[in-house]
Amino acid sequence: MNELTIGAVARQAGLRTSALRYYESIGRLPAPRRVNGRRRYGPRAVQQLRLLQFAQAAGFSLAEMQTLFNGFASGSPPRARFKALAQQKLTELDEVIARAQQMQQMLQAGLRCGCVRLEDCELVAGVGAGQDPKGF
Amino acid sequence: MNELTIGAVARQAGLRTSALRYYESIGRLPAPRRVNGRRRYGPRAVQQLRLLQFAQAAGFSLAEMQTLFNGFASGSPPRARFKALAQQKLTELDEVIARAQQMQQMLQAGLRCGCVRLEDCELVAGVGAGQDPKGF
DNA sequence: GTAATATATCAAGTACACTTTAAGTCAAGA
DNA sequence: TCTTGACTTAAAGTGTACTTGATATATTAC
Repeated sequence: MNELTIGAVARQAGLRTSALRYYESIGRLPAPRRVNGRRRYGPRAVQQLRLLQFAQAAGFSLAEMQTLFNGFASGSPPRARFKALAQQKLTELDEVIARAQQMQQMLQAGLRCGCVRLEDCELVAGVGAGQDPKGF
Repeated sequence: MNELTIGAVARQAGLRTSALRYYESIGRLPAPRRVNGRRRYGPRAVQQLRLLQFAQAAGFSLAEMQTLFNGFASGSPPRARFKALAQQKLTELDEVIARAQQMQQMLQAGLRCGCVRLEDCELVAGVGAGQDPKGF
């Protein structure tokens, strides 16, 4: 039988069992069937957890993932909300990438120029050039 | 006189005054001079706050910023620690960028294919292909 | 002068994402 | 059978990054 205990799933996903129970409690992981009260997962669970971890690493909160993949629930998800969030996130990810690249340039400048303080670098000095707060 | 109250600085940086006091309390913003107990900032403070916000948006914790720009303190910073963190962060930022781009592809696929659940997309299905947890 | 606004300190509260603890249950091996 | 290890729940605890509330004082506006 291809059914996994919570421990086995957690190991495969690189998580603690407590994390799986937490995800289940907030509805981000479907409740698996039970055998004598113990959770038994299908192999799909590992996949779902990997997607969850991936999305998390890409900057999505657990709350956003509800909209993003409907908490893995079956039935019709709010497609309109998904679209809106996806569009918004695409833009956010553009910003994330831009900032990450800019920060890399800063760090490289800091490593090269040997400045005592990062804020003394010319590159760094340009950071807040615009008067727009949040508009990097 | 080019001296700003905490409220003025906060406005210019797009922050609450409470955030400035918090940053000061944890040593991430230098304590400005006081006039009758009230903080008076030089224009440099806004610049420092912008760098702080930028670094934060790029994924640095306030703790890491201590190493990153020595909490804006004068004197010799731990250059070796700065270098180590910078190198590590450069790598992390590579990963951040890669994940962000992969997530963008996923979202675009989700928008295109009209799948009911993001996990049903072929692109998404490939996410956890490797058995290496954390190794996206 | 008086009222409203801004600032001050300090302690406590909030949100997110979990982990830990306590107390008990279940299954497998010696 | 006994012990060990994995599992169960519920509640409380953790770390990060702030915000809020209470109370007091200072500055600004009228």
